[in-house]
Amino acid sequence: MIKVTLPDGTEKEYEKNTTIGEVAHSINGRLHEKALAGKIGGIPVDLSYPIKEDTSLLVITEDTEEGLDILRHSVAHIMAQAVKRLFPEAKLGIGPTIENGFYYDFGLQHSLTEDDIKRIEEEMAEIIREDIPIKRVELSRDVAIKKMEELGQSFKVELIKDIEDDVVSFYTQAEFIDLCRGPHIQRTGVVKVFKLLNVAGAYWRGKETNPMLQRIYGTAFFTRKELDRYLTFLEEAQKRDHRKIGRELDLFSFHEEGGPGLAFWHPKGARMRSIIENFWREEHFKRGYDTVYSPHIAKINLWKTSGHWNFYRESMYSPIEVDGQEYILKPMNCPFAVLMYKTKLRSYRDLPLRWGELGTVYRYERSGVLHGLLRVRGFTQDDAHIFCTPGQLENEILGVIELAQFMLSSFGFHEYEIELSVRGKGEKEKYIGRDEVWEHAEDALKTALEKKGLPYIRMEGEAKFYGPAIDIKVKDAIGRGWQGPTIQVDFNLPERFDIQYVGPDGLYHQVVMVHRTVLGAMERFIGCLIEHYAGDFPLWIAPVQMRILSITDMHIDYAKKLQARLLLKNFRVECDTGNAKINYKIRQGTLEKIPYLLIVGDKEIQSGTVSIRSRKKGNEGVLSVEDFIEKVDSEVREKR
RNA sequence: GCUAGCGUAGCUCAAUUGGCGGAGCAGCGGUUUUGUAAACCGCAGGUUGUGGGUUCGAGUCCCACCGCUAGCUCCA
Repeated sequence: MIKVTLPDGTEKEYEKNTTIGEVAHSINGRLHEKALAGKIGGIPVDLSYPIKEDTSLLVITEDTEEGLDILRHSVAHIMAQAVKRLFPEAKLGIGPTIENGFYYDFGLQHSLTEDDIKRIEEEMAEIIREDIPIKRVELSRDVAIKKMEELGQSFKVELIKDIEDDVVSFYTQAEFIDLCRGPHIQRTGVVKVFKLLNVAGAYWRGKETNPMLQRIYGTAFFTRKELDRYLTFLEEAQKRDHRKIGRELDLFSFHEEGGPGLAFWHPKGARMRSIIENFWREEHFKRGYDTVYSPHIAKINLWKTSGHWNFYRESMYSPIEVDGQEYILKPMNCPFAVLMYKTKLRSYRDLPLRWGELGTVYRYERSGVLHGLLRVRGFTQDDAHIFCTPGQLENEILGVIELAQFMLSSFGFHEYEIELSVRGKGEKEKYIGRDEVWEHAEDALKTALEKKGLPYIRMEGEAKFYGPAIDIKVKDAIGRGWQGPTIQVDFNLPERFDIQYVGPDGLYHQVVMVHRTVLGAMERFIGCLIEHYAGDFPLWIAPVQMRILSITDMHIDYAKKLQARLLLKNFRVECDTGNAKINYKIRQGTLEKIPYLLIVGDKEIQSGTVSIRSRKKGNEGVLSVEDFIEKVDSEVREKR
């Protein structure tokens, strides 16, 4: 007999080799019905796993993340089986689960079409109908390699060769076999709802030099309702697409004639941007920052000294020749800040210096990665460079974290994930600087995060070439993640440019530099903001805050006077005095997502009021002009 | 950059199989003077992304380039 300890602490005795499925059944029927797999001593295994010794057991059920993951993984296998049935020559790559679904990569000459995807879905449905048992098979490495070679599965051979264990596991379902750690559902018939979403190319093992495979993305859920909810989410995301809203609200455009990745800000977009920039400046001044401006180009030698020419060249625009000198469009602002720092001898009493800069940089991004405002070639970073002593470093990082949090919450972002991006192992050639310098920088970032009690994930190989960073990923209104603030400690640039301060001891010391953004870049941030609010901006950001709608030509004069009065109060207010019915004007204003529509006719003129229709609540009735001003004033102040 | 797909009026979309490029909205001109999500009539709008080719004939087929989209890789 063996002893099994359940999560609630109860212990039960079973015959040796009792399976997890049998244990679940013995506990109760419902658990058995919902059981998909188990965890023995924390390691996930199949329901058919025979328990051999005393252990702890957790039964993984349908209504858990882990359960969903197992289901999706099995659906990925079913998809691969379907693909093999329709295209026997297909070579299998990898087929993992991802957030919201799964994918599987296939090496296949024929390029998959929409029709193929439909056929694959049908075949998957057939496999599910066949209710095929899914079985685990363990083979020795050598046998496994031989078997995959026989089947012509060269990618699998490569994978097995990288596995260090002597025994590797496979899962079979009828004629199909696949290398897999497991666990899986017991029968294909367990799958209820799934959907294939799209096909795209993907390099084998993510390396550009490897052959490109075809990746099919799909998703699966336990109920139709959950799938529908997910599909609705995808539609919602599409409705929020900032490229679409940006055009509809006349915020910005891109031009084939201008060049890819170069944004043109229309008056309304520019207005929004300047509101955000002004707010940004004010908040920085309050926190002891100054602002600076620097040129857009500089001689190539500056970029050689800074290290960009060696480590960042593939992202830089080619040199421009002027008077026999080569100039580079700046991809970063930092060397300019350094030059300004060097204009005089700095004392420790001057530090820290916090220099903010809304600096426009140009980076050569590969054509395939450009995406609306979110990924462009010319963009304005809300940059700042902090020059401080090593002793001040931690405090400065803390200050930046707090500023970043304040900024994000001001724009309605309340959830985020923090990453500590450090050097990758074994690729030192990608990074500048000595090991101890890197370690020192990493320590400073780590300590600051720990002092703030902020949880973070360590990301190997995600650091910039000049130093480690804290990267903050914000979550928007519908739960999607976006690259937000970043804080980078840099001991290298100070060393390369030899920038110093005079300490209390009268000696020269090397200054420490922090690069940081709290929004990221104006382009990306506003793109993100559009999707976050779906274009329904809070009053303080809305490019047009209110529009006055006259009922007939008789009311134009009052409307114009009202507009002038509101303009004097610094509101962004338009007038619609066109020859159209009020319903039409309301519809227009609503579609343009204007927060307040002010309707004026005979009644309002007589009483000196406005009739208010808000985007949030609809018809709000009539207010005196004074009360309306008070109302919107407080709304702006409170950033509601 | 790579794989796949797409490119018709400002926007959204039509155009048998290769056979005279249309509509709605927006715009402009009129009529109408209107009370909380679309009044009516008319006008104008295009070398079908660009350049080649095949064909009696190309929006449609082929090639190259430009741009866009979904991913891969990369990133603020």
